Amino acid sequence: METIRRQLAPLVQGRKLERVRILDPRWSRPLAPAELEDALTGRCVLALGRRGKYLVWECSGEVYLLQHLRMTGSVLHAPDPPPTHVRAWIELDRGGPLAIVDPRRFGTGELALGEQALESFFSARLGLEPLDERFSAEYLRGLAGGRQTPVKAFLLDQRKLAGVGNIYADEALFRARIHPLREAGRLSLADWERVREAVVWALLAGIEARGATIDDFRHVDGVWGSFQDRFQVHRREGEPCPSCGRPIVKLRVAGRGTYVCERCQPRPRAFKRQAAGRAGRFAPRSASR
DNA sequence: CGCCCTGTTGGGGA
DNA sequence: ATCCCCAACAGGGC
Repeated sequence: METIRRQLAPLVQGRKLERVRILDPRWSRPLAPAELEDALTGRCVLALGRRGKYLVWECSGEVYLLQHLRMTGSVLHAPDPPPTHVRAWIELDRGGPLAIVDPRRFGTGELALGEQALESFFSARLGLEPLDERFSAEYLRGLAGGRQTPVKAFLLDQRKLAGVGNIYADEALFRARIHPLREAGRLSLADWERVREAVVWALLAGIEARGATIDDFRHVDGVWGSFQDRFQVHRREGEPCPSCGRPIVKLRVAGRGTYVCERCQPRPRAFKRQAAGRAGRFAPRSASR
């Protein structure tokens, strides 16, 4: 039912975009729906690719549709009956229509005209892919140098590393035994090497759990749950750490729910003091209601 | 039933 | 440079 890239690609590659209908103006911002529809209609889809968390529709004439699913977006092939929350319809020259569905309406479809525009769009937003051969402990340390930002916020910053999301960051830091609040600039090269290894491991574990490939997307029916079960800490508040048994604690870091074993991932000193004393404004919020 | 909180994300303003 | 809030909706706890 739900489509991932591997399933979507054969449906669209080499096909003509017969008609594109945007139902939700928010989806195509900043472009007006009619502008995006006009730019795509009649073009041939040469390839369907992925960069970071973007789905890239490469169309004839160097026109690129850059689609982001955000939290709840998906692409359905010929859904019957038509689902709720359809934000756009894409009709191909053959095969059923594709529905872009997104209950929460965070998803977007942007246009890049020309290869130059494509590259500048991504170079402004995305760093290396974790499976890029240039991805190394030295790369991480170089980017993190001098930064006070928490290491988890650093990992979630798509301009540093492309494609690492909240669950992956928690899992990778747990495996690397690094507390998410540690200052990125204070990690040693050995720390970064463990982080690098753990990020790659989490990525591959997530892919394997879904029976997917690196270029597939999430949101396959029934697969998200089992995928989540493979992870050891995320959303496991109060459950015993699989390594030492201490209950997993929930924090808020970088505005995201963050799960950590504070024995396996020792808290940095500055935060130990803060936590012991009165709750200062730098103290991590647990649940301030 | 209603109120409140949470969340697989990223951007803009403070 | 960094943090906070917001987008809009569904689902769960109380």
